[in-house]
Amino acid sequence: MTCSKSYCIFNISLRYIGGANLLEYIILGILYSKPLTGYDIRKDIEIGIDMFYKASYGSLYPLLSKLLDKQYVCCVEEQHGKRMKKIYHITSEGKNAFIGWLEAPIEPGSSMEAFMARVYFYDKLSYKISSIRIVEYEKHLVDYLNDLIKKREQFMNLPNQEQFYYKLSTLYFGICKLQSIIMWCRTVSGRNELESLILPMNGEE
Amino acid sequence: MTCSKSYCIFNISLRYIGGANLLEYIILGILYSKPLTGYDIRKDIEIGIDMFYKASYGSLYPLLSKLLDKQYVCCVEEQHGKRMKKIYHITSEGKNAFIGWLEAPIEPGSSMEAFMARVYFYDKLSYKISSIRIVEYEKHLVDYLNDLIKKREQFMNLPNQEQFYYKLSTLYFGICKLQSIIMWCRTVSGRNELESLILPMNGEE
DNA sequence: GAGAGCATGTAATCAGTTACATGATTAC
DNA sequence: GTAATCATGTAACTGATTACATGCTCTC
Repeated sequence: MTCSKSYCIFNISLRYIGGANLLEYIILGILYSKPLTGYDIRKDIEIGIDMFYKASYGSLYPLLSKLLDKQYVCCVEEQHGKRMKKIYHITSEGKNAFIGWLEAPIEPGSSMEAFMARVYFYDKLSYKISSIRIVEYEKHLVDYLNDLIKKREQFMNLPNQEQFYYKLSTLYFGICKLQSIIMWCRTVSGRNELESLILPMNGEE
Repeated sequence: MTCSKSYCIFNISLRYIGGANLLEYIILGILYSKPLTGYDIRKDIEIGIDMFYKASYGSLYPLLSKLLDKQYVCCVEEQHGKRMKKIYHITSEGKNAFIGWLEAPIEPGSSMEAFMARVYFYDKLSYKISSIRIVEYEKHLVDYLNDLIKKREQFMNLPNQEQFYYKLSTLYFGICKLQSIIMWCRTVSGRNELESLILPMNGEE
């Protein structure tokens, strides 16, 4: 019991030091290009990375306060008629924190969505580092793909496959998705023509 | 204020009626095949659908209690040496609830992971309904893909594309992923050979 | 006898959504 | 004038993780 309490304190301090979540960096990344209101930050997120990250006001505004506390952003209040707008600006500390995060290797366990949220800002990085990071991530994906392929082989040795067609199909889903993302990594890490990624498909219009 | 309170009550009652989350159905689906302990349910989830659903004991055990309350499962305690095992069995009410969920159309806004968690259990459904549900889901994906393709066209009209190569690449990521999943849907809804989904790739061994 | 894995759970915390609450501005 | 959108937030709740807490059983 005494032990658990001290562990707990240790955790809190760890979180306090390292503690910043994905959305914090996304906010910093968006403010890096231009100062915006909370409302506009949300719109930018919606337009740009809605596909792999959703931000509601309920999570956005409290995080803006947190970033103010950390002095990663500062806030300038502007009068627009009767309405007051709070324009958030990134500080130099905020820029450093953001670039530090952006340059860092991707944590092995992170999701494709977290990876893509980072890639979204890679135009702010050198080609060299961006490519290294994407190639690193590709390696994770290839390892994962090989695991799934092994798993599939185990499945294929079983009898009565028609009885678990759909179970097996979800495994193929994973393989499909991984393969297409690996192709994406190979194209993007070499900064090749993106158009080549598009498959010829009928029926999408 | 008075209004908000009544809304709140309304919400609670709504949730009470409809309230079951994905993991509850996954547990029911797993118990549908065989009775298991909480520990073994987790292992089954890990082996089968870890790819798109993670379940920790912290979420699993409280849900098992909830399912007991609802009488969707019952629990038989067995003595194994000095250790007591709690074997959970699905009840007929539980089976009905599970099949009802499994047969239902997929909610338009649901993620691919939620969709796949359902497909994982489609072997318990007729071929006809399974196919209809997958084709329905494919339509959502095609709509979404068309939105992204439109977005890409807007992007392509902008000058200085090399300045936002990575921003654009995340859009291509979405397109790639959607295309591969649409292919998957077309194969699986027709119950075609899954092997055809695998792309010829070098470097995965 | 030590360590991996079996087995069951709770408490604290976290990250995020939804509903609530308010009111100004713009376009029709 | 009214509906959509701009704009800022808070409170309650949800769904889930992680750490804590405990102790058995099997394998080496």
